[in-house]
Amino acid sequence: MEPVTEAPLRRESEFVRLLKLSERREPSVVQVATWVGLGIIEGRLAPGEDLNSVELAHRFSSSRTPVREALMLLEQEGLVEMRARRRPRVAMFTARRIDEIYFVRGHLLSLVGRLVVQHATEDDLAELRKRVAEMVVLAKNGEVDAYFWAHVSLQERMTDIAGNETLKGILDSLALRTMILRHTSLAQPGRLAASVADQERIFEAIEQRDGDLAALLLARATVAAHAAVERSDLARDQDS
Amino acid sequence: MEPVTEAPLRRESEFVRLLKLSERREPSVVQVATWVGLGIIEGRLAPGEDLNSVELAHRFSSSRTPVREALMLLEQEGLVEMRARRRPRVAMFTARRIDEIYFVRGHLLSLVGRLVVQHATEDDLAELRKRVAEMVVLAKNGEVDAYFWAHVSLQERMTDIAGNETLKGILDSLALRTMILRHTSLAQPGRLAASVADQERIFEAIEQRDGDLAALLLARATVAAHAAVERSDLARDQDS
DNA sequence: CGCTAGACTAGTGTCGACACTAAGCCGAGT
DNA sequence: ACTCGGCTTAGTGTCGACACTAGTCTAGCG
Repeated sequence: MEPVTEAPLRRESEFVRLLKLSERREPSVVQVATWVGLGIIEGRLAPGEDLNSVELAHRFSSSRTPVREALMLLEQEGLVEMRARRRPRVAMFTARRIDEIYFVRGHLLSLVGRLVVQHATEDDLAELRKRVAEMVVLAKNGEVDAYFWAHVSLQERMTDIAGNETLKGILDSLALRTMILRHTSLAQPGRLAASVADQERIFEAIEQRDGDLAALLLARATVAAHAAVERSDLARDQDS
Repeated sequence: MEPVTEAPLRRESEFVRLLKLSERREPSVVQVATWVGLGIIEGRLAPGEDLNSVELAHRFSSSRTPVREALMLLEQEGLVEMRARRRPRVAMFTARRIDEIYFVRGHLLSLVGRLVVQHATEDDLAELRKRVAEMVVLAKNGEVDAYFWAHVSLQERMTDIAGNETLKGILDSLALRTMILRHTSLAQPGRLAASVADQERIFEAIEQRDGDLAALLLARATVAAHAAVERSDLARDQDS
């Protein structure tokens, strides 16, 4: 059905990592969860849309059991809403919920900044430098999609360096929730340039081992991302 | 089988709230998840113990489907470990993981403290005062179990007042992970008195609308709880 | 006597069928 | 014409059966 190119593979592997279903689940469950989850993030599946489990089962020529399991996973990550005996739906984000997520995310990213400054080795710094440099190129070329996933990957790497698995898990979960929003907000004029400038400044602070500054910049960058999301249409449309 | 008294009902309803399965799930799933989850928290089910799904299904005279679903819910909360094609087990907590959880929890509780100071109405304060007073009595009488659940309930109420559903969800999840530890650490001599003293001081700070102090005290109380856990046997036993 | 390889068993993941319910539909009554 | 109530049906939650696999036990070999 869909052409299998390089980019989708990158997206998929990143998504699978975020959902932490790499090791644990059966292939069929992973397949369904990835298709539905990426569909939601990329807007192919609209918020509030029904997710008919028999239809999904048919699409992946499996039974409803693994489909159900996949939907439950996505529900835990806040991408799907399931109520007993009712049809599962793609989650709707209220403006209030979005505010909440960014608020918590900002504070936790600050924490990550401090931890990264404490724990990063020289090799870690070199890798981060390389990644930021790549993102600069992507931003200059206006490759929104590639930049988006590079950004996701960068934050994953930073949480790794921070060395707190629990913290990483929470941020991954919040990241999934915000992805649907970030994806569109990055497309705003000037947003890409502003984002990459933030990333460069954050990296510099980390490089100079200035934990307070890194924390501050990360919090500010989160605020900026939040503002961009609020400006985008998506937040308004679903505010109900 | 088990005598249905007042106390178990309190525990169960609190646990159901924390797992957020009140509205969403079928009764059978809720029943299994509650029994297994509380079993883990109370130590009836030991860490590392196998959770045979057919046996559980038989025990609740249901099929394996709802049991599986319940176990998946508990897995998401970190109480159960499931690996593909392997038997589900009661989760094992490493010392490192415990450190991580308390680290994040401390920071987020600080955040809650600040938010509570900002948002609490006079009625909210009155209710908190009442709850703390009740906890003082329970602590004096050495009723560890009742105190424990009152504490859980108090923090639930505070996160409600803080008014950030996302933050509350994260803290609930962390609370579930730490419950198995807190439950035993509270039984240490002097720990109950220390804990209730912390709660009183925290409430006073909130009452005086001193957000910084409330945040500081909450962070400190978390550190104290963490230290108590480290002193308890459980943390050592599972350090592998 | 210890070790490896191969059968066995216990237990998982999946499937298709079934009962039951929520929500849409149609018709009757006001 | 509009509302309310029963009927229909699409779709969920559950079940028991089945295929397959991980872990175990045994027997043969070194």
